[in-house]
Amino acid sequence: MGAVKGKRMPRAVREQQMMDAAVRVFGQRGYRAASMDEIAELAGVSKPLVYLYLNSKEELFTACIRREAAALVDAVRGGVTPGEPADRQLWAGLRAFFTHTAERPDAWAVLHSQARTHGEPFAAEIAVMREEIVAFVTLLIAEAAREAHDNPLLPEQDVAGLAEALVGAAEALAVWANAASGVTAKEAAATLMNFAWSGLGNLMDGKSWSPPSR
Amino acid sequence: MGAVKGKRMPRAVREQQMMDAAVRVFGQRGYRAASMDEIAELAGVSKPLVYLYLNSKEELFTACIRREAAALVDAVRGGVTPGEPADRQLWAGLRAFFTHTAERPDAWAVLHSQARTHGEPFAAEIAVMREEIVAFVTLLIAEAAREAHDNPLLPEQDVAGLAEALVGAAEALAVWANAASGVTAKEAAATLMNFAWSGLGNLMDGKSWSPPSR
Amino acid sequence: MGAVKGKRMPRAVREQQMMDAAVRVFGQRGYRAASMDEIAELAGVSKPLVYLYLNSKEELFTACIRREAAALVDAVRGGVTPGEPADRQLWAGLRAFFTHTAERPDAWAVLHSQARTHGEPFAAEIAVMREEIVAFVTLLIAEAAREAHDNPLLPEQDVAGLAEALVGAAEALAVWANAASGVTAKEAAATLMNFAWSGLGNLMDGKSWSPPSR
Amino acid sequence: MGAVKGKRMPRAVREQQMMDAAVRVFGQRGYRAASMDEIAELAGVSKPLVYLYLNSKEELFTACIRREAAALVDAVRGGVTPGEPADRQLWAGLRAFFTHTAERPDAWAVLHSQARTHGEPFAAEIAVMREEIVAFVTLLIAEAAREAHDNPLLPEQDVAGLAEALVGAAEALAVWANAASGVTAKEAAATLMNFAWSGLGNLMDGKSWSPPSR
DNA sequence: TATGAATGAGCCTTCATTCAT
DNA sequence: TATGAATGAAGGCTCATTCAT
Repeated sequence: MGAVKGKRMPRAVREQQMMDAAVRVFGQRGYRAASMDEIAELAGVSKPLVYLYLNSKEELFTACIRREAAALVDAVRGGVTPGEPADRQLWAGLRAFFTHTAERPDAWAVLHSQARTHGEPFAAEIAVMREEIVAFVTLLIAEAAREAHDNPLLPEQDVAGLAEALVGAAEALAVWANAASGVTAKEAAATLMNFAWSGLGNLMDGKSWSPPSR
Repeated sequence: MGAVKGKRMPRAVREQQMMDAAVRVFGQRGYRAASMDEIAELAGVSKPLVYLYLNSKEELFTACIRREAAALVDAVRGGVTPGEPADRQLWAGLRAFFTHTAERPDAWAVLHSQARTHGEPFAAEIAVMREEIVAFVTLLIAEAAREAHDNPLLPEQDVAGLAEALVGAAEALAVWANAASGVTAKEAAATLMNFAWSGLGNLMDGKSWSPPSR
Repeated sequence: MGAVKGKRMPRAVREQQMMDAAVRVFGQRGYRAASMDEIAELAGVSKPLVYLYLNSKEELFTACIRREAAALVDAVRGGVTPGEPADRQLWAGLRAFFTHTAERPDAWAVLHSQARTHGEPFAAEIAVMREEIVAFVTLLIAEAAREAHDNPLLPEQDVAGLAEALVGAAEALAVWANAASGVTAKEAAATLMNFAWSGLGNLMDGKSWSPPSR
Repeated sequence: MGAVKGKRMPRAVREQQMMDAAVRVFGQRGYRAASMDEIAELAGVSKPLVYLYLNSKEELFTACIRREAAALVDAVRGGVTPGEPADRQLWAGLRAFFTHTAERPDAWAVLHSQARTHGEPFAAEIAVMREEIVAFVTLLIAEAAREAHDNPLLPEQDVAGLAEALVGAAEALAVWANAASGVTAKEAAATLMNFAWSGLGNLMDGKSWSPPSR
């Protein structure tokens, strides 16, 4: 997959090849354990060329994060049809999410595992993407509330927590599905929809769970 | 906190000091970026002593993982009163979990972020702990089903997915609460209980969400 | 001797420079006491380059052993004219041997002293070279026996011991000549020829020394 | 063999135990690769005690060399009956030598291999012992010359070389016999006597080998 | 556009050696 | 007599990064 190793290709193409290699190595070895040597070799390029195009390990990693974050967000957005009922939108988004992460496990490892565990420059990139997704989910929850009732019953702070929990659960399921093969993207999405939507439905009807008095 | 840095302490004490330092450095820097020099210095000890007692960076990391995994599991188990209704057990367990992770953020980083992203020797350790917790949650869900009805309605495979999602959501909320200070352990637990329990309740009543036909 | 220290030389050249330095340091300090730092410095190169080309201390040492063993065997073989009478061949071989060891004392130290005292990976290399030489000498002794009589009088096992003793004596004399300067290669060779050849001659005439009955 | 590990033994005994252990470890691992830790453990003693008695690794090694050198010289001297004919003395000395080196391979490795390859402090010790033995052999050769003729025919310098060669051959045979088990001390001694004595006898009769004119 | 040659810096690990009891 | 606790110093090895072509 990808262009042949041959020489003299336009910069844009070479850069993609390098980032493909980098995502693979970063995803499998981790940021620190990945070596520029291995990345260059896997890209079929000499090391100085990697530096010429991507400047440094840090920038290369950042570039990978950005590219894969954008790809993931695009996949999710692309799977959703705006205007549909909120539950169908969520369902479609989750399916797109699980499908994408299953298709690109190294990219998912980079985004979910590596970028978040290696300090500020990278964690911030992920935070941006995650906030985008959380915001999207928050919107859907709010819209669902609007669909069910005239006025949303849920205070904003609660919605934020719920969205966070939903996204977290989705992430965990993506890891789980990737590891324990046997669970398809569709099944994972269904499990989560069942879990979340029914619960949310109850919440929006005002049937919230109350902690014991003591 | 902890004994004075002074010299000549019994081995067992020194080992704990070293592991305290190691958890902090591993948690903040990550496994690869952490240097034995920094750990030794933070422990108030020379590097050779660290090697004398803990043998290698890898073994030191493993020792940290094991100690903190045991501490976390103990905290959760200790917070739960067996025999109580399943929802109260879950509530108590979640509160203990969020309290513990908030009190020891570096330990939580080690367990959740670092150990899982640095290859087999360590990921396996975490898998063991995680399975223990997932099994516990699975039991609670099954018990809840039993409490609500005479026969559990949920097939085993589904329960596994639900437990996985619940644990994943809890982990994500722990990170979220740790980062965005302002959310207490109690609030996080309440959010998750609301989210999960209501949804689960619906499921057990057979009101599951169904994907659109196409 | 050797190319200028200057920078940017082709790999093959640099490798030889490094091995020159390594032979010197290994020969003078011993395998364990030699430091890669010193070798690199003596070679006029940074340490990483040594590792880039020679991989490890062990492989570097092995490479030195192989190069110098080949050089020594070549020198001895090159000094001998096949087809000549056995005694002249032995004489020529010994002269070449003593000349070579005197010219390259560090190489001789590596082969004779260091490689044999530092465990299996290296001792095996030397064993190969030594067997080659012992075999050569064994052939000469057998040929001498054939020249002197129609049938060789010496049983094979004895010849092996004799060759071993002759080679051992030569090795000791090489060390002795290297240390107590004042003995030339020619003198050493003459001493040994006198010592050995006369004895061998007698043996082949059947005049062997017999141990006392008790 | 040797006293039980038990505590509180007189210094002299402990010292011997330590040196026993040291000879074994030095002989098998080499001077540099041997660790004081391993020696102390093998001696059944704590490391500080080794330092209390033997002061340093260097002094410990030197003490081992001296003890084993004395033991070897004593063994050879003890095997020889002064006043007997020179050939019987040499024969007896060689048998004692090969027997001793076969019985104590680690000690022989220390003397022959390790001490001579690790720099001045140690090589000097060996030189002393070796000179003693070479001198003894030199005497025997001279005496043999006296027995055979009224006046020695051999110039001193030649005798020195011959003795050196003889000792060197003996050393090589000792290594050979130790490695290739199957050769007894008696056989090794006989091989060497045959080889050497006949040659020496010829030499003393004036029948020396002459190098070709060119 | 592309690369062979080269290095400063740092890290894991080990070892001989000593202190305090 | 004997040892548990502790360290300064150094060595092997790797890595991100650059120079010169």
